[in-house]
Amino acid sequence: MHDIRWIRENAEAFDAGLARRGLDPIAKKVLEADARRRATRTKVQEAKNRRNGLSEQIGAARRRGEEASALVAEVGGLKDLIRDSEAEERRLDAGIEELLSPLPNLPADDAPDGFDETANVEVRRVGEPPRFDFDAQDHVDLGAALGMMDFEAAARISGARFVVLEGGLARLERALANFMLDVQTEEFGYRETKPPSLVRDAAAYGTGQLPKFAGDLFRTEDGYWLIPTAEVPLTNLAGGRILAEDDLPIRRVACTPCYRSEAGAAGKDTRGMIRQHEFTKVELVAIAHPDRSDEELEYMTGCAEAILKRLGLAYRVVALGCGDLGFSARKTYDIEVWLPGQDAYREISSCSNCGDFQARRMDARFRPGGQPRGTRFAHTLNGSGLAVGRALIAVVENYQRADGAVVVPEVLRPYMGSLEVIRAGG
RNA sequence: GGAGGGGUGGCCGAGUGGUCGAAGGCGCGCGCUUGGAGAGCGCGUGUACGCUUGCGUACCGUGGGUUCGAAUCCCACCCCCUCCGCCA
Repeated sequence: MHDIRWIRENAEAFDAGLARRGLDPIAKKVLEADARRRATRTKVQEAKNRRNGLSEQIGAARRRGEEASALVAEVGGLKDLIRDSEAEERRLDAGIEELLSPLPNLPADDAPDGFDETANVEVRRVGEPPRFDFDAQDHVDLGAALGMMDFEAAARISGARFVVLEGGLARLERALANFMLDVQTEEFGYRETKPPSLVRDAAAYGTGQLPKFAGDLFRTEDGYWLIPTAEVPLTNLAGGRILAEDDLPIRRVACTPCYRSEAGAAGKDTRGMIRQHEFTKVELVAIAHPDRSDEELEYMTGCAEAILKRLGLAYRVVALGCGDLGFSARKTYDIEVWLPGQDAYREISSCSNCGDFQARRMDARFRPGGQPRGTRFAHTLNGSGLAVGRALIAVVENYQRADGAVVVPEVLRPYMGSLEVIRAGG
């Protein structure tokens, strides 16, 4: 949600920010509605001021045992005015909410200009893609040959865009999740958190999924939303609260299932488990001081990269162009891992600084220390650390052998009962 | 699913029609005290908005209603808790 006062004072910058996202200017419309609302508010307040004064006189007169019917008649004339003006004020409030709530966050100054993927800027490239002296297969063929990845079985019980993992690959997924959680909690200061996977409207609104992206989510019959990412519950844990400045940053990590109804709607990535309705993700969230959220984004991105480094996977970090930014983000780094099966770098993590955009929506504030009054909105950040399903793909494809077996990366072996190679029949 | 109880400021908790933006406590800030800390004492401490630099308005879960006037009375809704039932 945008700060109406900021728009008032920075109308041109506001429209310029929207333009960088490829959106039409709207400040003029917003400010006109805002002016009408303020005029109405003033009218209401003046009427109430008169009413309150008269009511006080009535009370005083009655306590003295005096007649007050003249005063009562006078204040009675204000009732309609107040009721109608208040209704008008609420209508204008709703109108402004309707204008502002679908608007995405403004890009950070240092987010690259441009409207599509070609605008993305590669920040760094780490590690070398493996070279195979045989024809490398993708994870679908490898998984099928191992007898551990079954899309047909999943389709029978759930339909398209689901997968059944079995045996060594099922265990590999669990090992990856546990490895990621342990690194983030033990080395980087994230507090392990196990949030609900179903949330209410207010939470989905707080992180920006609602009202605009309801169609991307699954919803239960009794009105819960299935989380598309643990960002939703983790970030909302700070909602409606006033935190202590000394407690910032608050860093949390969670491994949850993620549910996306939109996955595959565009017909992209129809093969394999790149894009699924349900997948596992280890998510990082930070509630940060506004003055330090930029450095927190760098820190968080480094925490996600650490996982790839230790898994020995080649990757690159890309700063997203304005047009590619998510709804709530002001700056985003995507981390793309090398997938031999696709002969390409593919997104495995996305780390974003949302500034105070989500904090306003969910009312996440902190009280600056050393002063008894006043609050400020916190900044919120989130990043995958990492998408577990895609990490599994990456391991399978990068660690494949000519015989179709998959070598278990060393850091995962303690999580796999010291298993060194995943073979068919295992 | 059945029955009951309850939502008040950063937190706890009083308050049944005007003197309530709201007692008291905790916490927090400043000061006194101390070698220092603590205790103790004193003072101060909600948020948002509007017009204007001092006022005004709103907010006691949300929205309606009654009334000259609502935290307080009425209605609807949301949420939380307890007990019973069911259940991983």
